[in-house]
Formats: sequence, structure tokens, C-alpha cells
Amino acid sequence: MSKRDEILDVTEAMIRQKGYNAVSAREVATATGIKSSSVHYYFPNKTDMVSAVVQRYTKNFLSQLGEPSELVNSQGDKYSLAEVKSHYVTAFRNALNKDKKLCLCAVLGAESGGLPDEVSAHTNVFFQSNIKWLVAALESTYDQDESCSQTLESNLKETLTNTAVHMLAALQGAMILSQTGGDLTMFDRVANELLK
Amino acid sequence: MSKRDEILDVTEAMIRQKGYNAVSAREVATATGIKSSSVHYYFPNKTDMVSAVVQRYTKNFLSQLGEPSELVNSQGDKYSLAEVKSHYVTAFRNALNKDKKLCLCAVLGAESGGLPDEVSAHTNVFFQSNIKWLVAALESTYDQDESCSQTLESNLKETLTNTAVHMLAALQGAMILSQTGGDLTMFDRVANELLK
DNA sequence: ATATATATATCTATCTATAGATAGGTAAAA
DNA sequence: TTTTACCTATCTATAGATAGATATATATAT
Repeated sequence: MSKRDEILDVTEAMIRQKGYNAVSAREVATATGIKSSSVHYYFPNKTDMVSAVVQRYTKNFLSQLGEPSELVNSQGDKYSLAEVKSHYVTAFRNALNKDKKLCLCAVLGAESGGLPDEVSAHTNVFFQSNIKWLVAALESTYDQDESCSQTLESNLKETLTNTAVHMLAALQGAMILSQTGGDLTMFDRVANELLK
Repeated sequence: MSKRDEILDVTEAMIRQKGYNAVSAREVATATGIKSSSVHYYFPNKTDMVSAVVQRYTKNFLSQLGEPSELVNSQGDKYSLAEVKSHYVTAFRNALNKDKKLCLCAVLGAESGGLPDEVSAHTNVFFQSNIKWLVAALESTYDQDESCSQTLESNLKETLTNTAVHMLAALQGAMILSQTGGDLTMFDRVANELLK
């Protein structure tokens, strides 16, 4: 792996654990086996560095979710509503269980009032693209279902947006509660409610 | 108001906007019209200061919620399930709308991996006491309702805890999404879903 | 093939600003 | 005369950032 990627990895992990202002170029440098001046060789300043981290994180997260139109289960059938929700919840649970850290954008979002504009803008892109993904994925489960397309047609998108925002918010909050209490079952309680 | 309280006010507001590590004793001092050394007169160190902020915040928030057993509406009737939920959601909406800032413990919870242990412990107390409050308030709405007390009896508390954790998580997340996007309607989307 | 130039990836050393914290002074109130 | 509520001055550590040196690899020109 390139040094640049190592720097991004370490920075991401540190921010997810401690927050933007608790991470310094020196710490990142030490963890990657170089000097802080070499970090500035790759990223002229902290804003650039963290913006790169957020953009990469967003790209990876969306690619892990897959294209909403291509979600099929083991039977080769298009995902049901329940399957879409479960798929989305699982993406966050994986992040929390595997890395033992919460979502990068939960941390940055909470600090957003004190971040460089560029960083908080990229953080918001993560949220908006998640909502967009979820709305598209939820919508696709209704495509074959004619029964409700008449009654809900006009405000279906609005309804799905509410569901999407709600799921995203609940999952971000759930990770925060879990990390603060050191209790992963908090996340599962929320996950179960969302899949009810 | 005492200088000590002014310091707590300013510190709370600044943390809610920017996070723990973005707030310095000097900034707090300037905003309250004193010198940083005088901040240390009231609070020997930052950990003490922020712990005091969190404890006061928790106390005030709970007292604003009121005693679960004493929740009555304008007709003098005990709160229904829907009324309890609405009451709780409103408490957070007020904080967000009035102060234009998110919950202190949403910010600290997100940063909790990098906080002094004492501070993250107090943050967790906020979450736990909120869950406890909500479970008690939700439970009280079932007291008169005999119909479901038999089927749900054994795991009612567990079910209510799931609901409580879910609501708290969703509201914390909703505030983060709202603040990051500069869009208060995000909060309302979540609030509406929770009250459905 | 050899010499020269350029680019890449580091380093040492250092600057300025700010952080948290402390020592010790002062003036007024209790 | 002790306590309260500040102050000035200062310490040490760390932050983000920059200048400029160096070593190695690569490309180009002669």
C-alpha cells in the first residue's frame, strides 16, 4: 500500500475514535513511520487531508452498498422492502463490529460547527448520498407492487425520504450510544426496531 | 448570574457547537470577560469543568422532562403512549430550535473515544438516565391497560427499552444530520417517523 | 553509455500560535 | 485577617505549517 493510503487509513481510524481536533499530523506521522513534515508533502494542510479521508470513506461506503438497482438475494430475486432495510443496517453494523469504531461522518457531523467548511461540506455529501441511495433502494421494492402505486404515488418519494432519513439518523445515533456506553447491544436494539 | 455559571453556560454552548477539543480555557475566559487563569480558579482543570457542564446539563434536561409519574395533559389525564413520545421528541426539538445547537451529549458521545474517562462516563449517565426516564414514562401508559399486560408482561420492559433506545438514538442522529446540512427539516422528518 | 536534469519521497530544523496549567500578586469583602 | 475573586506573568507541551537539505530513482540529451 502506498504511504499516501497508509496516511488516509491512519487518519480515518484516529478521527473515528477521537474526533477531528484530537488528531495531529505528528500522531499520524508516527503511526505511519514517517515525520510530520512528510505528511504535509502528501497533504498541504489538514483540511485537504481530512477532506480526502471523507471522500474516500464515502466512495467506499457506497460501493459496499452496491447499486440500488442491482440488489438481488440468493434466490436471484429483487430485494424486498425488508431485505433493503436489513442490507442497509448490516452495512453499519459491519463497520461498528469490524472496526470497533463509529461512522466517520457521525463524528465529523457532531463536530461540524467547528470544522473547516470544506470538511463539513464533504460530511454532508456522505449523508445526502446515503439518503439518495436508500430512497432509490426502497423505491425499487415498490416498482412491482401496483397496489399502492395509486394511493401513494404523489407523495411516495416524500414518504420514502422520511424513512431514509429516519434510518440513517437512528443508525448514527445508535453507534454513538454503543461507543459511549461500551455496549454493542445498544446498536442491536436500534437495529431490531428499524427492522420490525 | 454567578461567574461560575457564566463559565458553564459559555462552555456548554461552545462544546455543543464545536466539540470538546475545539474549546479552550482562553476562549471561554474571553467570552465571559475574565482571564484564563480565573477559569482555573473555578475549575482546576478542563476535565472538572466539562464534567460539571455535563452534570448540570443532565440535571436540567431531566428536570425539563418532569417526573414520568406526573405527566398529565391539559385535560388532567395521564399521558397516552403517543403523548409521552411527543413530549420526549419536543424536548429535543426545543433544544435544537432554541439554541440552534445539538445536544451536548451527542457531541461528546461522538468524541467519547478521545475524552477523559470522567467526561465520557458522565456523558453515558445522560444517555442511561434518558433511557430510564423513557422506559418509566412509556411503562406508565400501560398501567391502566389490562389487555396487553398478560401477553407482554414478561418482556414488556425489554420491549420498552428497545423503543426508548431507538428514540434516543434517532433523535441524537437527527440533530447531527440537521446541523451538518444546515437543514432543520431533517429533524422533523425523524420526529414525524417516531410519532407515527 | 554517460552526463545531466527532474521528480519523488523523505529528512532536520525551525517558526508562530495556542493549549493547559501554575505561581504568586492584589484588592475588596466578610 | 482570612477568603473570595480576580489579575499578570510565565512554563512546558503541542499544534499546524514551512524552508531547505538530501538521497534515490527516472527520464532525457549528448
